[in-house]
Amino acid sequence: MLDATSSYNPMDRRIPVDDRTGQRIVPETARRGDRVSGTRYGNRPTMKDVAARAGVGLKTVSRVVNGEPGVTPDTERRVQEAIEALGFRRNDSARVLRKGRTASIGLVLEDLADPFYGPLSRAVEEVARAHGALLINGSSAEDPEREQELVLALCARRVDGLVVIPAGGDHRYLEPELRAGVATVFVDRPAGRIDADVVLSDSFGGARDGVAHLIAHGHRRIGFIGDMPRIHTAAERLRGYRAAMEDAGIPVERSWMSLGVTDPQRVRRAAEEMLSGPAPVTAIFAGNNRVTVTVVRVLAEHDRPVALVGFDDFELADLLKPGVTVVAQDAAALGRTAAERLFRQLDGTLVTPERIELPTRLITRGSGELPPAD
Amino acid sequence: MLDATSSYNPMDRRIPVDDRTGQRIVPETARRGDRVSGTRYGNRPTMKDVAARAGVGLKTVSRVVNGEPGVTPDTERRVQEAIEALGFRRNDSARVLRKGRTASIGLVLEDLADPFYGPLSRAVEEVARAHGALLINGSSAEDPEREQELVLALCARRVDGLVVIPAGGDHRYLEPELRAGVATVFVDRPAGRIDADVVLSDSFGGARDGVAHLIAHGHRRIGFIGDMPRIHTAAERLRGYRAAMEDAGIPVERSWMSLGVTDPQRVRRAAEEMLSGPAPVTAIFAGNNRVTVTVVRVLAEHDRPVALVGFDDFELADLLKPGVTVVAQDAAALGRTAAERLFRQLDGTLVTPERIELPTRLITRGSGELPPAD
DNA sequence: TAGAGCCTGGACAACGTTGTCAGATGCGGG
DNA sequence: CCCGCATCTGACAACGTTGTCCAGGCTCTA
Repeated sequence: MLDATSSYNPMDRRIPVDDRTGQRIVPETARRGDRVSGTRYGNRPTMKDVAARAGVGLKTVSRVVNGEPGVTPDTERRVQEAIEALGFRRNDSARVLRKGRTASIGLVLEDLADPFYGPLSRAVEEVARAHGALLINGSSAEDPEREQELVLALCARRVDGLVVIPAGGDHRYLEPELRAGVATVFVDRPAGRIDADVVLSDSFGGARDGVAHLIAHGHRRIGFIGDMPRIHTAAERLRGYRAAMEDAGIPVERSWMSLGVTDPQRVRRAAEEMLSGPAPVTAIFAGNNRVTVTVVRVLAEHDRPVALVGFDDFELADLLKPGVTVVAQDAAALGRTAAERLFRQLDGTLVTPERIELPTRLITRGSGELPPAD
Repeated sequence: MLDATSSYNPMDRRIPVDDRTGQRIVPETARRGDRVSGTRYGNRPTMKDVAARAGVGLKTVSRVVNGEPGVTPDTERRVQEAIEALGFRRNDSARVLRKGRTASIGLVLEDLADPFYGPLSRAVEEVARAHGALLINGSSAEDPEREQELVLALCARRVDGLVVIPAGGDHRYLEPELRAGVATVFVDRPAGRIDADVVLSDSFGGARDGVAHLIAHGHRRIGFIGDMPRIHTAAERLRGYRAAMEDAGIPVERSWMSLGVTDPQRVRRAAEEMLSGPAPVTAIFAGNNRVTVTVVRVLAEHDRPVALVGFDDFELADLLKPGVTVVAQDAAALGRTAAERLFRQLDGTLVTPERIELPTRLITRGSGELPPAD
C-alpha cells in the first residue's frame, strides 16, 4: 500500500491531537484572524478584499468578475487593477453553494491506464469542455465497493452528472442521487437494478461475427478466452461465441472455454492448454484487449499457425506478423455518445432512459484468415 | 467543433433571456421556495432536513455524519435512519467553504488518450487516493492558453494541489496561486519562469545513451526525428543526440535531423527522405513514442534493414520483428514521484522546490543492434 | 441533598459568493 | 430650480456546513 501517514488529511474524521502532549491542536481557522494588509494571512484574497482595495462595494466586484452589466468603465478598471494586484481568484466552492451547479461531471472507470479507457475518457472530456464543464475522474479498479465510494464522493462534491463504467452489479445506491437530479449515464456495461441511460458496444453481435469469421475460414475447434461472466461485456461476448458455434452446428467442448481469466500468466496457461492435447483448437477468440495481446505472445512462441480474432482493437495490431484481426469497438464514440446524452439530460431534452448499442466492426488483418492447421 | 448550444451553461456569464419574448427567464433559485414535506422541491435534503426529521439539532447531525464523538447511540441511530430515509448526502462544497481544503488535486496533461499519460495519470490518482483526495484532470492538447485556462479553473475550484505537464513556457500566472498555498509540481517538462518542483525523465542522458548504442553497433550516419525544440523534452533529446555524435567525433549533417515533426504523415516523409539519396542514414533515433511507431511502419515497407532506437517504450515493442530497442522511461514513476512530492508540500514536509530527474533504461530488443547496411 | 463535573445537544456565527432590493447619483426637461 | 427617470452602486440575506460556546441534565461525592 501507499504511504498516507502524512498530516494532510482533508477529510479526516478525528480531532487533531498533539502527539506528545495529547493536547488538542489549535485548528487552522483559529489562527486565521491575523490580517496582513487586508487579506487573511496565508489565505486567498476574497471579493471583500478586492472591494476594499478598489474602494467599491462587494457586489460591484462580483459584477465585474462575472461580466455583468451595470458597471462604469472607470469602476471596472479600478476593480480589475485590484484583482490583478491581489491575485484574486473567484472561489467556485462558494459560487456553487449559491448557484447549485458545479459545472463539473464525474467519470468513474475501471483503470485510466488501460488503453481502451484513455480515448473514452478524452472524448467525455471534450464534450464536457464544449459545455463548459470540468471532468473529475476516478478508477474503480473493477471493485464494486470502490466504485460506490467514488461515485458517492463525486456526488458529495455535487457533480452535475456522472458517467459510470460500472464495476458492480447493483446501483440502487444511486437512487437518491437520480431523484436529486444528478444526470447519469452508464457506459460499456449496463447499470444494475436501476433504470438509467446506458451506452454499449454490441458485444454479442461483435463476438458472434468474429467467431463466424473464423468458422467461415474453416475452423471448427475454436477456443474462447474471456473475463468473468459476471462482467456484462464478457458474458455477452461468450454468448456471441456460443451463438456463432450453434449457428454452425458445432457443439462446444468444455475445454475450449476459459472464463474469468484475465492476468497474463493465467491467460498464457489457458491458451497453452487449449493448444495441446489430442485435439487442440485451431483458432482462438480473445474476449478483450489484454487477452488478445497475451495470446499473441503465446502464439509467437508456438510452431503451428493458429488463427486469432480479438475483441477490441489495439495499436500496432497491423504491424504484427500476421496482422491481428479484431472486432473493433470505438471507445471514443462510446464516450462521446454517453457524454452527449448526459448533457441532454441536464438541459432537459432527454427524459426517458434508453439503451444504446453501438455497432462493432470486423477488421481483417491476417491472423483471423489463417486456415486451420489440422 | 462540438455542439454546445444547449441550455446547460453553468458558468454562463449572460443573463438568460427567452428566445422569442426577450423576457428574462426566471432563474432557478426563484422557483425553489416551494417546499414539499420539508425538503426543497427538486433539491437535495440538507442537514437541517435530516435534523428536523430525526428531531435533533443541526449540529448533532453534523456530528453523526462526521463520526465525531458526543452522540448517544440512540440519537445516532435516529439520525442515521433519517439520513437513509431522505437519501441525504453531505454537500462538500459547503464543507470546503468552511474548512478551506477540498481534498482534490488537479492534473493537467497533454492528452489523456496518449498511452504515455494513462499510467502517469493512474499513478497520480493512486497516491491521491491514499491521501483521501480525488483527482480532477484536463487535457491541454499542447495548447498553452488552454493549459492556463484549465489550471485557473482548477484553482477556482480550490484544488489543494496541482500536477502540471506544461504545454506553455511561461507559468508566472501561477504566482498568486503558489503564494496562496496551492501545492504545485511540474512533471515531464520544467516550469517556465517560475520556481517550482519539477520531476523529469533524464531525456538528455537517455537520448545520448540510445544514440551511443547505435554508434557502438557501427553506425555513423544516424538520423534524428523529434518534436519541436520549444518542447523541453524534445530539445533535451536532440541535445543528447548531438552529444553522443560529438563524443564519437561524428559531424552531424543537417539532413539527418528532422525537428518539429510529429504527425504521422510528416514523420513518414521525413524518414523516407533520410533513407533515400546518395548517403542515406543507416539508423534512426526516434524522439518519442508516436514517432517511433510511424518509423516502424516506414521501415516495415523498406527493403534494406535500418537500425532503430526509440525514446519511450510502448506496448508490443517486443513482439515486432525485429523487436524495437527503446530508451524506456517510467511514466508511472514520474506520476507517483510528482504526486508524493505534492502531498509532502501539502503537509509541510517539503519547502524548497527541487528538480528531480528519473533515470531512463535502455531496453535492447533487436532493432537497435542491427549492423549498418552500408 | 447540594454542588461539582461530565456528557449530550443546540443556538449561532462564519466561510465567500450571488440575488434582491433600495439608495445614491447624474442628467434632462418642465 | 426641482422633479422624474435611468443608471450605477452597495447593504443584506441566503446557500449548507462546521467551530465555538453555552445550557440543561445526569452522575458522583461530601
